[in-house]
Amino acid sequence: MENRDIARILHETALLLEIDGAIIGRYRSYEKAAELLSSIPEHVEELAKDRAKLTSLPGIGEGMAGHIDEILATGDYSLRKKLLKKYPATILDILSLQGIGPKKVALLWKKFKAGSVEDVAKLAREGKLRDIAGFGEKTEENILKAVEFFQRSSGRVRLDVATNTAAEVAEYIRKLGGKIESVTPAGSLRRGKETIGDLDFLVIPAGRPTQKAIDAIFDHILKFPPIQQVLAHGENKISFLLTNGMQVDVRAIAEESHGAALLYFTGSKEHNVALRGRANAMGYTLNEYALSTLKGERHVASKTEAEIYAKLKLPYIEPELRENTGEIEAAEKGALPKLITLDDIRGDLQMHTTASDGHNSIEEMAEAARDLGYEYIALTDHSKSVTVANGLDEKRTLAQIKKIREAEKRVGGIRLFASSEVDILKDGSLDLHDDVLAELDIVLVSIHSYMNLERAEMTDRILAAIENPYTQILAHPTGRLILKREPYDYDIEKVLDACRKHGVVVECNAAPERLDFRDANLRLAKQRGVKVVISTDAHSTAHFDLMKYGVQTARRGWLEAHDVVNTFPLKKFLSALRPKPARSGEHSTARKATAR
DNA sequence: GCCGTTTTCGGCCCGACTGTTTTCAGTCG
Repeated sequence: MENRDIARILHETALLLEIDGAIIGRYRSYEKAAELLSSIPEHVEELAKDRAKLTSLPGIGEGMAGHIDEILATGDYSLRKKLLKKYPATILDILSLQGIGPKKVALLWKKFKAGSVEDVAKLAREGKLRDIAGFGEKTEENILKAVEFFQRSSGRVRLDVATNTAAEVAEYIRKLGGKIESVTPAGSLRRGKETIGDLDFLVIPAGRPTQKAIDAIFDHILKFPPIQQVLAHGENKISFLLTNGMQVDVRAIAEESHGAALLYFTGSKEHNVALRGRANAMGYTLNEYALSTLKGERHVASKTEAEIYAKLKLPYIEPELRENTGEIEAAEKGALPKLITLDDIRGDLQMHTTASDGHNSIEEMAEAARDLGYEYIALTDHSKSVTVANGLDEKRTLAQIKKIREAEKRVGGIRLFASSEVDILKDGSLDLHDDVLAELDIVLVSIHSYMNLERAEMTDRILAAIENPYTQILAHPTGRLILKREPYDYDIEKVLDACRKHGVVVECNAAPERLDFRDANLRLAKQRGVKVVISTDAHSTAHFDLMKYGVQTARRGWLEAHDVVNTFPLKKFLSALRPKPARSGEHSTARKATAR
């Protein structure tokens, strides 16, 4: 059983307890246990073999340890099951409606036996909610809007959509010119999460902030044309919905609180809770205005994030690491990674040209890459099985290799690797003959068909592809499409071990609909000693810009420049790849790709 | 249900905003 499965059961128990009217501490203890289990790297199933180890975790006592044992033994938890006899499982969906929390859910259940979003929607439409104590016409209206949103989408958008929207909002806010000191995007966008729920902005008014100045700033922002609905408008916070469905929160904060506010609004919530806990233990309290002493109300630090971390006896923690998944412990030990940056990247190892499904020629891609300052790229058009993408068969691949060699001479100033994104067939064999694979400088492999094989068969298929002596890079390893398609089901740890054994590099595909491997898997790859390559999978020269999303995802996976092979200069990069098999009748060194 | 350089009992992170209320409960991040 995975940690997240146990955490989910405990989390649901906590919500059900809260709906059931349990005292605050009881459900909080379940909530805290769930948060802890989903954040620690150790496998709880292993830890639970030793009761002392389990109860040494903060927030896990004898009682909770017993519950965890029960979940591990039976796959479920009796208290959760008992509560689900009292309430339908769909009651938890109601909590995802904006403006509805456990107390209102409990009330709706008590009064109307409303146990699903549909039940609540019906009551709201019939006007039956407005007369309940604590509700009103406005609440009813808001519930209807929330139901519509719930039914329309999961409420999250991809990182690229959020990044672009945020850029537009920020640009509009900056039109205030001298009236503001700065505007900074925070939240999960700043942490580079693969999907974003809403956008958070921090605005620092220029000079001494008066309510009048803040009001003027908010008045300007609320005139942003794409605003569909204003959700909240207070003294120092506004919140609104854009026509594309994204929610935006803007907070005005005085300059002296910039660091505390940035820390607070960047999150994650879990990281913040952990920091506040640490602050309390050290005799401080932390909020969005400052780190202060618990008693004297004396401000200890507030202007920069680094200052606050320093007072908490921690080095600065990069936003991408702030998920409470061990970064605070690593910071304590001085063991934080020195994260990779976009400037470290020297090449791009997956892209397509007009030969298959790309929009630009070999030359156009090469020139654009050279202009970005790259030292090398690999041209990786699809192989023949991917017919929808006009994949290349053996003959066309050989011709493409020749064209790439000629283009390299013409373009100059950049090394072009003749490569191919070779399809992994259903049985794990590769889509091109060995003698053609032998002609390629780099062999990248990936799956584009039979994505729903059962776990064991899919694992064997990928292992077979890795064991193929020509395979050097495993591209978009899990095949997921964010918000659209689940990853392939296979044993990732087995695959990573095979990659290390055979010197196969795994890809972090930077295309924002993929980001594959994802952050957690990249971290796992690093732990298992597997090298990573970050590639854009560009289908046009414009897509080279997507590299930033791949780097951000790698940073979330705790990767440093030395973990990523396309940060290496040409010669070192080549020696980091799996050596090509010797061709029969030739010396083993003859076909090694060389740094020309 | 957990936990203690304030505590073995009495708290549980904390502040803003809304909508309801007429001083505050509920929700959110």
